[in-house]
Amino acid sequence: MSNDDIANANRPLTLRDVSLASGVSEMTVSRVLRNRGDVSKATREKVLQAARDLGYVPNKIAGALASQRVNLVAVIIPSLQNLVFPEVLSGVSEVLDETPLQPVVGVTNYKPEREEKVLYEMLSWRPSGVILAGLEHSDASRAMLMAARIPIVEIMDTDGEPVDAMVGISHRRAGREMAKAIVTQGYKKIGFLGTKMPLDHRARKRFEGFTEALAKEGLEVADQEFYEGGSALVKGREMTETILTRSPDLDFLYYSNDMIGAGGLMYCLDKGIDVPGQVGLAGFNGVRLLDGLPKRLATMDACRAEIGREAARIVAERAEAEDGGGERIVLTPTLQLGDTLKR
Amino acid sequence: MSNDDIANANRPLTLRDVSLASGVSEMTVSRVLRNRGDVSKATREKVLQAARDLGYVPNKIAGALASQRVNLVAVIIPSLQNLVFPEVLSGVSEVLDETPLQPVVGVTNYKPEREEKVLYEMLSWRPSGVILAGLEHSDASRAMLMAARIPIVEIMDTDGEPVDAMVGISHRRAGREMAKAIVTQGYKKIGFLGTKMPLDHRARKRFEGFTEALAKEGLEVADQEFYEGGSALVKGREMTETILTRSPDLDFLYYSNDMIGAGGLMYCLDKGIDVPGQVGLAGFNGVRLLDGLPKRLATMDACRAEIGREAARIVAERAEAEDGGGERIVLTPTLQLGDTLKR
DNA sequence: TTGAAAGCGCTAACAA
DNA sequence: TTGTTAGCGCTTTCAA
Repeated sequence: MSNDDIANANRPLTLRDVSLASGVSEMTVSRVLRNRGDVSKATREKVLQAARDLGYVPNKIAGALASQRVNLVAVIIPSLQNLVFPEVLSGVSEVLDETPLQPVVGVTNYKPEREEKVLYEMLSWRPSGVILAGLEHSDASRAMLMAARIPIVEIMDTDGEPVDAMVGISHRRAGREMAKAIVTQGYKKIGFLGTKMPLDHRARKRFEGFTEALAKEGLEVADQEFYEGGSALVKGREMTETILTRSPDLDFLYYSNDMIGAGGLMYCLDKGIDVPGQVGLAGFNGVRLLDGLPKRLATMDACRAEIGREAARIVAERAEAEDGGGERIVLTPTLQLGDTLKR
Repeated sequence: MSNDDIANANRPLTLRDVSLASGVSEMTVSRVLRNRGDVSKATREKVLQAARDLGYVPNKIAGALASQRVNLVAVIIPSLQNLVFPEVLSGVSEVLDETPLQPVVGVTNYKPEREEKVLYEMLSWRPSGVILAGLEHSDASRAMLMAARIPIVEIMDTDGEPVDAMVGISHRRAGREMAKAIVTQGYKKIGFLGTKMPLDHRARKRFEGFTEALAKEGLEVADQEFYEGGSALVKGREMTETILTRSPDLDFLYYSNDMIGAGGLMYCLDKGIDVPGQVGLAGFNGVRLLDGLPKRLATMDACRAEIGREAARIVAERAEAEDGGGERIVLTPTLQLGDTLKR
């Protein structure tokens, strides 16, 4: 039987086919393909040639079962539409690319029951670690995470107790800091615009920190407006119109993300409202994407890539050394005043 | 040994543990957990209870090896930062959610050698199908795809020969249509702004179609400007300044994507340039995200979600019925004139 | 309706 | 440096 016959057999190729084609034992073929153990140069070449000729692709399923090792890291995030999460993923990939580990992404759409399902699916592939957004999970999810006996890194948020490790920023603090910056500049009638927050815990915590810090200054949020669904420029525009029509005396608008904030900016510029003189604006995330707008929105950088990198580093290190656990990394977001907040 | 002892053993739980805990054979436990075959209600309950008590999560690796079936679909795209691809993924997920299949995403960063690596990794998990962006691949990648003997759907682009199935739009035609629309409105001095295109084949094809259609009208691109790196508003702004400074007599700017087009719009509005009177603008993609800008950019919808849905449908159908192959679905992008092209 | 036996394709551990 | 053996945890197949 020629190599062509082997390659054309109507079944996936196995190590055994490469072994046959190269005249080397399966075990040695396996060693060559994994760069493991000492193999003579001649044998190595022979094997590699045969594998290439056949177009052999190893079966990781069998490999993983035999070695009890799976070089996958489950990364579970709420959404891919959000700009923020792809940036976190970049950070994760950047670090994992230097290791044998590979990220596998799951998306929950901000739904706890979907998170549970995605987690279950991913854990059933026995990954080397889990990176997931947020500290709030269903009981079942927490139970799975604890039972998995692998590194678990909860990211984005640090206001709460992690199952194992955590990397992120304090959104409560982010809200407080922004409130302070706003009050310092003399703004007094402050409006808030954001998502309906039952499931966006980070937005909720920012809001809580924000109102708390205002309260300390004897202020409160004068009006608020909420929306559902993706964060788009046009939403921000509409909401801003609504809130300013209802409460024309507002002198500051705090948005729960940059995208709707930018929409608000567009509205104000359209209407000839002086920003930041008549109305100041601020968002959250530090989305560089929007840098080209007429004015740079005041915002706070959420350290997205950094969070991804740190989380990946923790998983990678623990995959190496079997010790460690419970790491807590709290990053500090930087306030960017931009051009929409008086200074 | 109690269930707690079993659950606390320092190793992952197996079917055998559930079998022991429930007093039912491994085989029957397996049947219950997969909802396969006839199992008495009493037995089923006993097993489910034991599995829940232990916190058992099945090992898909072993299952996949034994059954020779893996319900994964590899989805390989150039980037997640691009807005366009997450939308394709939404379409894919939407359809696969109705099936036992699960998407697994790989990112190539527009690099053929990375595509090759990602493809190799993914194929080594023996997925049920592959969905990947573009028709241009390295020889090795094509060889792997052909050897895989699973449904392969190449998406986004239909100007070329697919390995197997394809779903997308003709970017050459998209470029031609936009050129026609521009010429029809009397624009004559036309500039092009886009990515350096050696690896972005779709942008290149649009450009080719564009110049070809202009040529038919006896026109050619009067000036052009290229950039590298992510497509951001600020890039579009800068490039527009550059090209309009160099060629102040341009009366139309065609951008290779909406993001830089929007940046150009920002620049023109800033400078008090009358759009679309003095200068017309058009982009590509139909990114709804930018709808809130002062003017809606003329653009062409790339049918992203639809492409994802159709590709997923093909894979799902072929996973069911073992026949089929070579499907070709050419979608028609719709021109959106917006407010930046005279009518 | 349930169970027993025989692998799936690979790798760990050991032997030569 | 190379080869042999015995599983990894499940499912398929067949028997009871």
